[in-house]
Amino acid sequence: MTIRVLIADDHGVVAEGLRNLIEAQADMKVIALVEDGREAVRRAMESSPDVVLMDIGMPVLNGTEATRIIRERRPQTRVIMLSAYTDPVHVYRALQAGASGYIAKKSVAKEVVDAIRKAHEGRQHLGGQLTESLLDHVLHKAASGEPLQRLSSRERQVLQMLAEGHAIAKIAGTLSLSPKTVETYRARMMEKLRIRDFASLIRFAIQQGVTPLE
Amino acid sequence: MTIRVLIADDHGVVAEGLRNLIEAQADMKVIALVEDGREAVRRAMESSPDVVLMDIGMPVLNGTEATRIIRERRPQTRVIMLSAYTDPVHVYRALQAGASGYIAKKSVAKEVVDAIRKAHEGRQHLGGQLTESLLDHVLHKAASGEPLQRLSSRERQVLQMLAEGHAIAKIAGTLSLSPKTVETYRARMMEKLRIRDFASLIRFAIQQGVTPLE
DNA sequence: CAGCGCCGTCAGGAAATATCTGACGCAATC
DNA sequence: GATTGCGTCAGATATTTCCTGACGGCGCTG
Repeated sequence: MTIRVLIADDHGVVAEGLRNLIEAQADMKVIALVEDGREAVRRAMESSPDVVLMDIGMPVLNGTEATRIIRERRPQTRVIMLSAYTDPVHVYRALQAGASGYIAKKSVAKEVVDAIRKAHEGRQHLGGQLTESLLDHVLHKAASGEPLQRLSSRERQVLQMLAEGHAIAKIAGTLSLSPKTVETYRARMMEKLRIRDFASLIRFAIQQGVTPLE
Repeated sequence: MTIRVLIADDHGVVAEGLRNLIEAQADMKVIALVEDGREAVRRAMESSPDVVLMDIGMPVLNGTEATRIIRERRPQTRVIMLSAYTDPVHVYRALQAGASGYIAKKSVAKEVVDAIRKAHEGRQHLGGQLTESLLDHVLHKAASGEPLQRLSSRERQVLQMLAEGHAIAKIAGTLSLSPKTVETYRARMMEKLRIRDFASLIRFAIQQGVTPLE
Protein backbone atom coordinates (compact mmCIF):
# COMPACT_ATOMS: atom_id res chain seq x y z
CA MET A 1 0.00 0.00 0.00
CA THR A 2 1.54 3.18 -1.25
CA ILE A 3 1.85 6.28 0.89
CA ARG A 4 0.53 9.19 -1.13
CA VAL A 5 2.53 12.35 -0.49
CA LEU A 6 1.82 15.99 -1.27
CA ILE A 7 4.80 18.31 -1.33
CA ALA A 8 4.35 21.99 -0.50
CA ASP A 9 7.47 24.08 -0.87
CA ASP A 10 8.04 27.31 -2.72
CA HIS A 11 11.72 26.55 -3.28
CA GLY A 12 11.75 24.71 -6.56
CA VAL A 13 15.13 23.20 -5.98
CA VAL A 14 14.17 21.82 -2.62
CA ALA A 15 10.80 20.56 -3.82
CA GLU A 16 12.28 18.69 -6.74
CA GLY A 17 14.94 17.21 -4.52
CA LEU A 18 12.24 15.97 -2.19
CA ARG A 19 10.27 14.53 -5.07
CA ASN A 20 13.25 12.55 -6.28
CA LEU A 21 13.90 11.32 -2.81
CA ILE A 22 10.35 10.16 -2.29
CA GLU A 23 9.87 8.66 -5.72
CA ALA A 24 12.95 6.59 -4.97
CA GLN A 25 11.09 4.88 -2.13
CA ALA A 26 9.16 1.79 -3.18
CA ASP A 27 6.31 2.49 -0.79
CA MET A 28 5.74 6.17 -1.57
CA LYS A 29 4.38 8.28 -4.33
CA VAL A 30 4.24 12.03 -4.89
CA ILE A 31 0.77 13.06 -5.97
CA ALA A 32 1.46 16.76 -6.39
CA LEU A 33 3.82 19.64 -5.89
CA VAL A 34 2.44 23.00 -4.78
CA GLU A 35 4.10 26.31 -4.03
CA ASP A 36 2.06 28.03 -1.42
CA GLY A 37 -0.04 27.27 1.60
CA ARG A 38 -3.37 27.99 -0.02
CA GLU A 39 -2.59 25.60 -2.84
CA ALA A 40 -1.56 23.04 -0.28
CA VAL A 41 -4.92 23.25 1.44
CA ARG A 42 -6.79 23.04 -1.86
CA ARG A 43 -4.86 20.03 -3.13
CA ALA A 44 -5.08 18.31 0.22
CA MET A 45 -8.88 18.61 0.07
CA GLU A 46 -9.03 17.48 -3.54
CA SER A 47 -6.61 14.61 -3.41
CA SER A 48 -6.66 13.45 0.20
CA PRO A 49 -2.97 12.61 0.46
CA ASP A 50 -1.77 10.44 3.31
CA VAL A 51 1.03 12.80 4.20
CA VAL A 52 1.78 16.42 3.38
CA LEU A 53 5.41 17.50 3.43
CA MET A 54 5.09 21.17 4.22
CA ASP A 55 7.62 23.95 4.16
CA ILE A 56 7.04 26.26 7.09
CA GLY A 57 7.75 29.48 5.25
CA MET A 58 5.58 29.96 2.19
CA PRO A 59 3.86 32.89 0.59
CA VAL A 60 0.13 33.62 0.84
CA LEU A 61 -0.49 31.18 3.68
CA ASN A 62 2.35 29.87 5.77
CA GLY A 63 2.95 26.24 6.55
CA THR A 64 1.72 26.40 10.09
CA GLU A 65 -1.60 27.96 9.18
CA ALA A 66 -2.06 25.61 6.26
CA THR A 67 -1.45 22.70 8.58
CA ARG A 68 -4.02 23.94 11.01
CA ILE A 69 -6.66 24.15 8.31
CA ILE A 70 -5.87 20.80 6.76
CA ARG A 71 -5.88 19.02 10.10
CA GLU A 72 -9.16 20.62 11.00
CA ARG A 73 -10.92 19.47 7.88
CA ARG A 74 -9.16 16.16 7.30
CA PRO A 75 -7.74 14.80 10.54
CA GLN A 76 -6.63 11.61 8.85
CA THR A 77 -4.15 13.59 6.75
CA ARG A 78 -0.77 13.85 8.48
CA VAL A 79 1.49 16.82 8.05
CA ILE A 80 5.25 16.95 8.40
CA MET A 81 6.79 20.35 8.72
CA LEU A 82 10.02 21.04 6.96
CA SER A 83 11.91 24.08 8.07
CA ALA A 84 15.16 25.94 8.13
CA TYR A 85 14.36 27.09 11.64
CA THR A 86 15.20 24.89 14.56
CA ASP A 87 14.09 27.23 17.29
CA PRO A 88 11.51 25.88 19.68
CA VAL A 89 8.99 28.62 18.97
CA HIS A 90 8.46 27.42 15.44
CA VAL A 91 8.48 23.79 16.43
CA TYR A 92 6.03 24.45 19.19
CA ARG A 93 3.64 26.35 16.96
CA ALA A 94 3.83 23.69 14.28
CA LEU A 95 2.95 20.91 16.68
CA GLN A 96 0.17 23.01 18.16
CA ALA A 97 -1.21 23.38 14.67
CA GLY A 98 -1.38 19.60 14.32
CA ALA A 99 1.85 18.61 12.62
CA SER A 100 2.95 15.01 13.10
CA GLY A 101 6.59 15.83 12.64
CA TYR A 102 9.09 18.61 12.35
CA ILE A 103 12.28 18.22 10.38
CA ALA A 104 15.10 20.69 10.09
CA LYS A 105 16.31 21.21 6.57
CA LYS A 106 19.78 20.55 7.79
CA SER A 107 18.89 17.00 8.76
CA VAL A 108 19.51 14.12 6.40
CA ALA A 109 17.26 12.72 3.69
CA LYS A 110 16.75 9.47 5.51
CA GLU A 111 15.05 11.35 8.27
CA VAL A 112 12.47 12.66 5.86
CA VAL A 113 11.37 9.26 4.66
CA ASP A 114 11.45 7.90 8.20
CA ALA A 115 9.21 10.71 9.34
CA ILE A 116 6.80 10.09 6.49
CA ARG A 117 6.46 6.42 7.39
CA LYS A 118 6.03 7.22 11.05
CA ALA A 119 3.44 9.86 10.32
CA HIS A 120 1.54 7.47 8.10
CA GLU A 121 1.35 5.06 11.01
CA GLY A 122 0.00 7.83 13.15
CA ARG A 123 3.17 8.32 15.10
CA GLN A 124 5.08 11.50 15.65
CA HIS A 125 8.60 12.42 14.78
CA LEU A 126 10.90 15.16 15.95
CA GLY A 127 14.35 15.57 14.51
CA GLY A 128 17.10 14.87 17.04
CA GLN A 129 17.99 17.82 19.21
CA LEU A 130 14.62 19.40 18.51
CA THR A 131 12.97 17.24 21.14
CA GLU A 132 14.93 18.60 24.02
CA SER A 133 14.91 22.18 22.85
CA LEU A 134 11.17 21.87 22.53
CA LEU A 135 10.75 20.47 26.02
CA ASP A 136 12.87 23.31 27.25
CA HIS A 137 10.57 25.68 25.51
CA VAL A 138 7.38 24.17 26.80
CA LEU A 139 8.68 24.01 30.32
CA HIS A 140 10.16 27.44 30.48
CA LYS A 141 8.86 29.85 27.95
CA ALA A 142 5.72 28.78 26.19
CA ALA A 143 3.34 28.92 29.09
CA SER A 144 3.66 32.61 29.62
CA GLY A 145 3.02 34.71 26.60
CA GLU A 146 5.33 37.38 25.27
CA PRO A 147 8.93 36.81 26.17
CA LEU A 148 9.41 40.42 27.19
CA GLN A 149 6.67 40.08 29.75
CA ARG A 150 8.70 37.42 31.43
CA LEU A 151 11.28 39.98 32.37
CA SER A 152 10.90 42.20 35.37
CA SER A 153 10.78 45.91 34.91
CA ARG A 154 14.36 46.39 36.05
CA GLU A 155 15.51 43.65 33.73
CA ARG A 156 13.84 45.28 30.74
CA GLN A 157 15.37 48.57 31.63
CA VAL A 158 18.85 47.07 31.80
CA LEU A 159 18.23 45.15 28.58
CA GLN A 160 17.42 48.33 26.77
CA MET A 161 20.50 50.10 27.98
CA LEU A 162 22.71 47.15 27.16
CA ALA A 163 21.23 47.03 23.68
CA GLU A 164 21.89 50.72 23.31
CA GLY A 165 25.53 49.99 23.88
CA HIS A 166 26.06 51.34 27.36
CA ALA A 167 28.74 49.79 29.56
CA ILE A 168 27.84 48.16 32.85
CA ALA A 169 29.46 50.93 34.84
CA LYS A 170 27.50 53.59 33.01
CA ILE A 171 24.22 51.77 33.45
CA ALA A 172 24.95 51.38 37.13
CA GLY A 173 25.70 55.09 37.36
CA THR A 174 22.59 56.12 35.47
CA LEU A 175 20.34 53.92 37.57
CA SER A 176 22.23 54.63 40.78
CA LEU A 177 22.96 50.99 41.37
CA SER A 178 26.01 48.89 42.05
CA PRO A 179 27.61 47.41 38.92
CA LYS A 180 27.11 44.08 40.62
CA THR A 181 23.39 44.61 40.69
CA VAL A 182 23.31 45.42 37.01
CA GLU A 183 25.20 42.22 36.34
CA THR A 184 22.62 40.29 38.30
CA TYR A 185 19.80 41.60 36.13
CA ARG A 186 21.71 40.77 33.01
CA ALA A 187 22.47 37.26 34.22
CA ARG A 188 18.93 36.65 35.40
CA MET A 189 17.32 37.72 32.18
CA MET A 190 19.69 35.63 30.13
CA GLU A 191 18.86 32.70 32.34
CA LYS A 192 15.13 33.27 31.86
CA LEU A 193 15.48 33.66 28.13
CA ARG A 194 17.91 30.75 27.84
CA ILE A 195 20.31 33.04 26.05
CA ARG A 196 23.97 32.29 26.50
CA ASP A 197 25.85 34.99 24.69
CA PHE A 198 25.71 38.71 24.45
CA ALA A 199 25.20 38.81 20.69
CA SER A 200 22.01 36.77 20.98
CA LEU A 201 20.78 39.06 23.69
CA ILE A 202 21.17 42.01 21.38
CA ARG A 203 19.35 40.18 18.61
CA PHE A 204 16.56 39.39 21.03
CA ALA A 205 16.29 43.04 22.04
CA ILE A 206 16.06 44.09 18.42
CA GLN A 207 13.46 41.46 17.62
CA GLN A 208 11.37 42.57 20.55
CA GLY A 209 11.61 46.16 19.50
CA VAL A 210 13.43 47.19 22.64
CA THR A 211 15.89 49.02 20.47
CA PRO A 212 15.62 49.90 16.79
CA LEU A 213 17.83 48.25 14.20
CA GLU A 214 18.41 51.32 12.12
CA MET B 1 34.38 15.13 -19.75
CA THR B 2 32.70 15.20 -16.42
CA ILE B 3 32.08 18.39 -14.52
CA ARG B 4 33.27 17.85 -10.97
CA VAL B 5 31.03 19.57 -8.44
CA LEU B 6 31.53 20.40 -4.78
CA ILE B 7 28.40 21.07 -2.76
CA ALA B 8 28.57 23.37 0.28
CA ASP B 9 25.33 23.64 2.19
CA ASP B 10 24.63 23.21 5.86
CA HIS B 11 21.08 22.02 5.21
CA GLY B 12 21.38 18.29 4.81
CA VAL B 13 18.08 17.89 3.02
CA VAL B 14 18.94 20.54 0.48
CA ALA B 15 22.45 19.22 -0.01
CA GLU B 16 21.25 15.70 -0.61
CA GLY B 17 18.60 16.92 -2.98
CA LEU B 18 21.24 18.76 -4.94
CA ARG B 19 23.45 15.72 -4.95
CA ASN B 20 20.71 13.56 -6.39
CA LEU B 21 19.94 16.19 -8.98
CA ILE B 22 23.54 16.46 -10.08
CA GLU B 23 24.28 12.77 -10.01
CA ALA B 24 21.32 12.35 -12.32
CA GLN B 25 23.15 14.37 -14.99
CA ALA B 26 25.35 12.31 -17.27
CA ASP B 27 28.03 14.98 -17.47
CA MET B 28 28.34 15.83 -13.78
CA LYS B 29 29.67 14.27 -10.65
CA VAL B 30 29.56 15.32 -7.00
CA ILE B 31 32.98 15.01 -5.45
CA ALA B 32 32.09 16.08 -1.94
CA LEU B 33 29.50 17.55 0.40
CA VAL B 34 30.59 20.04 3.06
CA GLU B 35 28.69 21.97 5.71
CA ASP B 36 30.48 25.22 6.31
CA GLY B 37 32.51 27.79 4.45
CA ARG B 38 35.84 26.82 5.85
CA GLU B 39 35.33 23.21 4.86
CA ALA B 40 34.35 24.41 1.43
CA VAL B 41 37.61 26.27 1.05
CA ARG B 42 39.62 23.34 2.30
CA ARG B 43 37.95 20.83 0.02
CA ALA B 44 38.15 23.15 -2.93
CA MET B 45 41.92 23.39 -2.45
CA GLU B 46 42.28 19.65 -1.97
CA SER B 47 40.07 18.45 -4.72
CA SER B 48 40.05 21.26 -7.28
CA PRO B 49 36.43 20.90 -8.34
CA ASP B 50 35.27 22.55 -11.54
CA VAL B 51 32.26 24.13 -9.91
CA VAL B 52 31.32 24.81 -6.31
CA LEU B 53 27.62 25.04 -5.50
CA MET B 54 27.67 27.26 -2.48
CA ASP B 55 24.94 28.16 -0.02
CA ILE B 56 25.23 31.82 0.91
CA GLY B 57 24.42 31.43 4.58
CA MET B 58 26.70 29.04 6.41
CA PRO B 59 28.31 29.04 9.84
CA VAL B 60 31.93 29.94 10.59
CA LEU B 61 32.60 31.35 7.15
CA ASN B 62 29.74 32.42 4.95
CA GLY B 63 29.36 31.59 1.31
CA THR B 64 30.44 34.97 0.03
CA GLU B 65 33.69 34.97 1.96
CA ALA B 66 34.40 31.38 1.07
CA THR B 67 33.87 32.28 -2.58
CA ARG B 68 36.28 35.17 -2.34
CA ILE B 69 39.01 32.98 -0.90
CA ILE B 70 38.49 30.13 -3.34
CA ARG B 71 38.49 32.44 -6.35
CA GLU B 72 41.63 34.13 -5.13
CA ARG B 73 43.56 30.92 -4.81
CA ARG B 74 42.04 28.92 -7.67
CA PRO B 75 40.59 31.25 -10.29
CA GLN B 76 39.75 28.33 -12.55
CA THR B 77 37.25 27.09 -9.98
CA ARG B 78 33.80 28.55 -10.62
CA VAL B 79 31.36 29.23 -7.85
CA ILE B 80 27.59 29.33 -8.05
CA MET B 81 25.82 30.91 -5.15
CA LEU B 82 22.62 29.36 -3.94
CA SER B 83 20.47 31.47 -1.71
CA ALA B 84 17.11 32.08 -0.20
CA TYR B 85 17.68 35.81 -0.55
CA THR B 86 16.91 37.56 -3.77
CA ASP B 87 17.74 41.07 -2.71
CA PRO B 88 20.29 42.90 -4.80
CA VAL B 89 22.66 43.52 -1.93
CA HIS B 90 23.40 39.85 -1.52
CA VAL B 91 23.56 39.24 -5.24
CA TYR B 92 25.89 42.15 -5.70
CA ARG B 93 28.26 41.01 -2.98
CA ALA B 94 28.29 37.47 -4.27
CA LEU B 95 29.27 38.60 -7.74
CA GLN B 96 31.86 40.98 -6.32
CA ALA B 97 33.35 38.04 -4.49
CA GLY B 98 33.75 36.22 -7.77
CA ALA B 99 30.67 34.06 -8.12
CA SER B 100 29.79 32.96 -11.64
CA GLY B 101 26.14 32.62 -10.87
CA TYR B 102 23.48 33.34 -8.35
CA ILE B 103 20.42 31.15 -8.03
CA ALA B 104 17.47 31.67 -5.76
CA LYS B 105 16.43 28.56 -3.91
CA LYS B 106 12.95 29.05 -5.19
CA SER B 107 14.04 28.58 -8.77
CA VAL B 108 13.75 25.24 -10.46
CA ALA B 109 16.19 22.38 -10.57
CA LYS B 110 16.81 22.80 -14.27
CA GLU B 111 18.24 26.21 -13.59
CA VAL B 112 20.82 24.75 -11.28
CA VAL B 113 22.21 22.35 -13.83
CA ASP B 114 22.07 25.02 -16.52
CA ALA B 115 24.05 27.36 -14.34
CA ILE B 116 26.62 24.70 -13.60
CA ARG B 117 27.17 24.02 -17.29
CA LYS B 118 27.38 27.72 -18.06
CA ALA B 119 29.80 28.33 -15.23
CA HIS B 120 31.96 25.47 -16.40
CA GLU B 121 32.19 27.12 -19.77
CA GLY B 122 33.26 30.30 -18.07
CA ARG B 123 29.97 32.06 -18.61
CA GLN B 124 27.81 33.72 -15.99
CA HIS B 125 24.28 33.07 -14.95
CA LEU B 126 21.76 35.11 -13.07
CA GLY B 127 18.35 33.76 -12.22
CA GLY B 128 15.56 35.62 -14.00
CA GLN B 129 14.44 38.77 -12.29
CA LEU B 130 17.68 39.05 -10.42
CA THR B 131 19.38 40.68 -13.35
CA GLU B 132 17.30 43.78 -13.36
CA SER B 133 17.14 44.20 -9.63
CA LEU B 134 20.89 43.92 -9.61
CA LEU B 135 21.37 46.59 -12.22
CA ASP B 136 19.15 48.79 -10.16
CA HIS B 137 21.35 48.26 -7.20
CA VAL B 138 24.57 48.91 -9.01
CA LEU B 139 23.27 52.08 -10.52
CA HIS B 140 21.73 53.52 -7.42
CA LYS B 141 23.12 52.23 -4.22
CA ALA B 142 26.45 50.54 -4.71
CA ALA B 143 28.21 53.74 -5.58
CA SER B 144 27.78 55.02 -2.07
CA GLY B 145 30.35 52.50 -0.89
CA GLU B 146 29.44 49.48 1.11
CA PRO B 147 30.77 49.67 4.62
CA LEU B 148 31.55 45.97 4.60
CA GLN B 149 34.06 46.61 1.84
CA ARG B 150 36.06 48.67 4.25
CA LEU B 151 36.81 45.59 6.29
CA SER B 152 39.48 43.08 5.44
CA SER B 153 38.57 39.47 4.84
CA ARG B 154 39.76 38.36 8.27
CA GLU B 155 37.85 41.17 9.89
CA ARG B 156 34.64 40.14 8.18
CA GLN B 157 35.12 36.58 9.28
CA VAL B 158 35.66 37.59 12.88
CA LEU B 159 32.67 39.90 12.67
CA GLN B 160 30.48 37.03 11.54
CA MET B 161 31.60 34.76 14.33
CA LEU B 162 31.21 37.48 16.93
CA ALA B 163 27.70 38.17 15.67
CA GLU B 164 26.97 34.46 15.88
CA GLY B 165 27.71 34.70 19.56
CA HIS B 166 31.05 32.93 19.74
CA ALA B 167 33.50 33.88 22.47
CA ILE B 168 36.91 35.25 21.58
CA ALA B 169 38.65 32.11 22.76
CA LYS B 170 36.46 29.92 20.61
CA ILE B 171 36.96 32.06 17.55
CA ALA B 172 40.69 31.97 18.12
CA GLY B 173 40.54 28.20 18.44
CA THR B 174 38.41 27.76 15.35
CA LEU B 175 40.66 29.96 13.26
CA SER B 176 43.85 28.70 14.88
CA LEU B 177 44.86 32.16 15.97
CA SER B 178 45.90 33.77 19.21
CA PRO B 179 43.03 35.35 21.14
CA LYS B 180 45.09 38.50 20.96
CA THR B 181 44.97 38.46 17.21
CA VAL B 182 41.23 38.06 17.21
CA GLU B 183 40.99 41.03 19.53
CA THR B 184 43.09 43.04 17.15
CA TYR B 185 40.68 42.38 14.30
CA ARG B 186 37.78 43.31 16.47
CA ALA B 187 39.44 46.52 17.59
CA ARG B 188 40.54 47.43 14.09
CA MET B 189 37.16 46.96 12.55
CA MET B 190 35.47 48.92 15.29
CA GLU B 191 38.01 51.65 14.71
CA LYS B 192 37.32 51.62 10.97
CA LEU B 193 33.60 51.66 11.45
CA ARG B 194 33.77 54.20 14.26
CA ILE B 195 31.81 51.84 16.44
CA ARG B 196 32.54 52.00 20.15
CA ASP B 197 30.46 49.29 21.75
CA PHE B 198 29.75 45.68 21.15
CA ALA B 199 25.99 46.09 20.84
CA SER B 200 26.37 48.49 17.92
CA LEU B 201 28.73 46.10 16.26
CA ILE B 202 26.10 43.39 16.40
CA ARG B 203 23.50 45.77 15.00
CA PHE B 204 25.87 46.62 12.20
CA ALA B 205 26.42 42.95 11.40
CA ILE B 206 22.68 42.35 11.27
CA GLN B 207 22.08 45.39 9.08
CA GLN B 208 24.76 44.26 6.69
CA GLY B 209 23.31 40.78 6.51
CA VAL B 210 26.42 39.18 7.94
CA THR B 211 24.15 37.26 10.28
CA PRO B 212 20.37 36.88 10.12
CA LEU B 213 18.11 38.48 12.69
CA GLU B 214 15.91 35.44 13.12
C1' DC C 1 -0.11 32.15 58.36
C1' DA C 2 3.81 30.09 56.85
C1' DG C 3 6.25 28.59 53.15
C1' DC C 4 7.45 29.44 48.11
C1' DG C 5 8.94 31.99 44.46
C1' DC C 6 10.04 36.29 42.34
C1' DC C 7 12.01 40.83 42.86
C1' DG C 8 15.52 44.23 43.98
C1' DT C 9 19.70 44.69 45.90
C1' DC C 10 24.64 43.56 46.67
C1' DA C 11 29.49 40.90 47.40
C1' DG C 12 33.71 37.85 46.58
C1' DG C 13 36.80 35.54 43.69
C1' DA C 14 38.42 33.50 39.49
C1' DA C 15 38.39 33.72 34.66
C1' DA C 16 37.69 35.99 30.40
C1' DT C 17 37.64 40.11 27.72
C1' DA C 18 38.49 44.88 26.68
C1' DT C 19 41.63 48.64 26.19
C1' DC C 20 45.90 50.72 25.06
C1' DT C 21 50.37 50.50 23.32
C1' DG C 22 53.69 48.63 20.63
C1' DA C 23 55.84 45.45 17.36
C1' DC C 24 57.34 42.75 12.92
C1' DG C 25 57.28 40.97 8.13
C1' DC C 26 55.14 41.30 3.82
C1' DA C 27 52.67 43.07 -0.13
C1' DA C 28 50.85 46.62 -2.60
C1' DT C 29 50.81 51.17 -3.84
C1' DC C 30 52.15 55.80 -4.55
C1' DG D 1 61.62 53.51 -1.28
C1' DA D 2 58.39 55.41 2.01
C1' DT D 3 53.79 54.75 3.24
C1' DT D 4 49.84 52.19 4.05
C1' DG D 5 47.13 48.07 4.92
C1' DC D 6 47.11 43.44 6.36
C1' DG D 7 47.94 39.46 9.32
C1' DT D 8 50.00 38.25 13.28
C1' DC D 9 51.14 38.56 18.30
C1' DA D 10 52.51 40.37 23.36
C1' DG D 11 52.26 42.89 27.91
C1' DA D 12 49.94 45.62 31.36
C1' DT D 13 45.92 47.20 33.31
C1' DA D 14 40.98 48.07 33.61
C1' DT D 15 36.47 46.00 33.09
C1' DT D 16 33.33 42.56 32.60
C1' DT D 17 31.76 38.02 32.98
C1' DC D 18 30.71 33.83 35.40
C1' DC D 19 29.59 31.33 39.49
C1' DT D 20 28.01 31.21 44.03
C1' DG D 21 25.73 33.03 47.71
C1' DA D 22 23.09 36.29 50.41
C1' DC D 23 19.04 39.02 52.55
C1' DG D 24 14.67 41.52 53.19
C1' DG D 25 10.22 42.49 50.91
C1' DC D 26 6.06 41.18 48.55
C1' DG D 27 2.33 38.42 46.90
C1' DC D 28 0.16 34.10 46.38
C1' DT D 29 -1.48 29.73 47.94
C1' DG D 30 -2.00 25.60 50.46
